[in-house]
Amino acid sequence: MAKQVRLADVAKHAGVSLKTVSNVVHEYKHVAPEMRAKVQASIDQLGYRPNLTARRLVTGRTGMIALALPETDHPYFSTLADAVVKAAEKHGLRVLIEQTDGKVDRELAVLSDREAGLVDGVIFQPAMVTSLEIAEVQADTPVVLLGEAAMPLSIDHVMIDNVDASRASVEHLLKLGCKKIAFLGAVADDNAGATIRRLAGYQYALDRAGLILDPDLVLQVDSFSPSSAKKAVMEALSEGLEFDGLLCRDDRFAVAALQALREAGLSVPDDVAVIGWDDTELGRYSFPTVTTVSPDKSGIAELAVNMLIERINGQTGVGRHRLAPFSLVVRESAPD
Amino acid sequence: MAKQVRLADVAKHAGVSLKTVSNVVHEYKHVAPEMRAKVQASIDQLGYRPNLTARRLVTGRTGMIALALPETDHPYFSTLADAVVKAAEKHGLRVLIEQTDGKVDRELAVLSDREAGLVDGVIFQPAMVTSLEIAEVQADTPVVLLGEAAMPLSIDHVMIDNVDASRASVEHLLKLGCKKIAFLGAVADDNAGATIRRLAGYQYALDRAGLILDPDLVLQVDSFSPSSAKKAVMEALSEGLEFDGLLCRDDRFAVAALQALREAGLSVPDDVAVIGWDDTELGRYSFPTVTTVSPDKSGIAELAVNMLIERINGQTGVGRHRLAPFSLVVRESAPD
DNA sequence: CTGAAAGCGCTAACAG
DNA sequence: CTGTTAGCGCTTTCAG
Repeated sequence: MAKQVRLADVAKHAGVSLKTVSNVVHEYKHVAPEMRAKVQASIDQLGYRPNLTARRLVTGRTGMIALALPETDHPYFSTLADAVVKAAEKHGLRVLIEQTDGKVDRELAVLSDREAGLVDGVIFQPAMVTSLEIAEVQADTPVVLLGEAAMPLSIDHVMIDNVDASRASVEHLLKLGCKKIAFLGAVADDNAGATIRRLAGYQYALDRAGLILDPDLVLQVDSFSPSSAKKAVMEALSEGLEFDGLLCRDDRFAVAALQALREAGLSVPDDVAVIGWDDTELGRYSFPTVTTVSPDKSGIAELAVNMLIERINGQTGVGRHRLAPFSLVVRESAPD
Repeated sequence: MAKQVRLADVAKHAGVSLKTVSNVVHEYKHVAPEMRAKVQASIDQLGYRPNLTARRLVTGRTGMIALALPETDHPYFSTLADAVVKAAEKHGLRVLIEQTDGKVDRELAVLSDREAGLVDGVIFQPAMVTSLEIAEVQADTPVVLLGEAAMPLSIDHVMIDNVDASRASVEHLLKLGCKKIAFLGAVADDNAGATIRRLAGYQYALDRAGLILDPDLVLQVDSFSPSSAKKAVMEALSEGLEFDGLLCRDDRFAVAALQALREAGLSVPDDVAVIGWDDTELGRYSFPTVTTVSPDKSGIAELAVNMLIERINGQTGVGRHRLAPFSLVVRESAPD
């Protein structure tokens, strides 16, 4: 590494004090224009770049926030990450993206900030950790939680109304004339609560329509991977399970289901209407294209970033709970 | 922020010197076991966490590298990012992901490190910037380049052999019996050179088979978005262009093409065989599933991270140029 | 094997 | 409006 140009070097070169250079760098108002020009010339000439690390040490602020996600290589999470980066950028904040791989210990590590001073705050979407575990860890870094878990009341939290989204989806299927609507799927070890809330809305809509929930229609899936979902659908079909509507917990499950149904000789939407979740690119170029619950990802990101910034700025008090909007994007797999 | 526990606090609590605590934290060999135990007890009791910023200031190392990509919300780049994060993790390095949005000025900003000391090095996949512009900016942060651009000889670089991958794809189509193979597509303002190399391989394979390249078969596309690609295919089809094979510059273009062909009443692979690029999830759940060029993303990531670490550790000399392997994943859209 | 002292480069009081 | 001074928390010589 070439020897770094320091503030002091610029000051000496320009023949002024450190503070004056600092004022120029920070674009403070009260600097004589000619002084400013002289200092700027020295800065350019020497190629001075402020050392962020040093600045951080003294200000205590890093200008970075962390975004902890179960999986970054995932169509929903990568879109969400993009939205968070853009929202943070508006406030001059950089985002350090961390992947927890849906492992409890890595999720816990995010909260118990093993290393201090890396980031000013954390936006965290848990997958495995329970609200109890979250509440037990008291980090001194501000945290905003994302997603559907039953969150501890003490921490800020942003989500969409999953129960209502699920209800709207089921009602859409009902309106299409579906009589037997299955749910794909309940994932083993999913503690994030998404499934529970989505199932609640599913049950609620069924109830309202005077239908009873048949537990067999709630398909169990081994993991969050599309291949597990495909396997679950194929097994259900080969066991003779019948359904004419299928609500999927995400788009990956939906496209995997499409593939399973096709291989079984079933037509979508004629034999089975399918609805996905997340509104990812996967469902825009599948065949048929997928009707899907579309969470307002930018809305979620902005709410989360704003709440986090308020906390970083010292806001105290109990956790706030915000709902971001969603819509149902209607495509071929479950048309109007 | 709660008052931080410092090294000095631990030292006082344990009744030893700063250096001793530091030795324990760093797990140096030569510390008496009982001393180590005593200090560790104090660390745990006080909840001490080393302040990374302070450490950085003195060591000059940040333990972070940046990964600059045109677009993070993209199936290929998000998989690649994941691979880089995992490769970096093995060396105790964290990754700060930056999105350039394919804008020249943002790409240049990555190279001219406006802020010093944030990261120890940068892995950069350019999209718009030319090799000339890259060569002109002399950053003092080590850089490794990714992707297909005609890279400056002075900088380390990792890519797959695009010419050969393209050749292999075309030969696969030829073996299937395709007579008129189109290429989707040439994107306006694409300076990264991917298109040129892929076209070169396309032409080479055609030549070898004794076919001549018909310029009309190289479809022009307005942007990298799938919708542009779909539009290009639809227009070509409506203008009466005929082809029985289609090599696409990425999987997004491939699934968009699938949709366009289907809407035009053409069957894949019977009427047109389609090959994509990148081996993303998009092509695994499309209908039909997509035959695709699969770059070894982990291989690329590991090569890049290793080369970057060598540079960070002071290695000098001209740019090294490494090729990562690829394979052709055969699926339904262009079967064996 | 342990302790004291000297900064890393920057910012923020506080004088001038 | 500009200059001086004292640290931020840590690592690292260099003596003991």
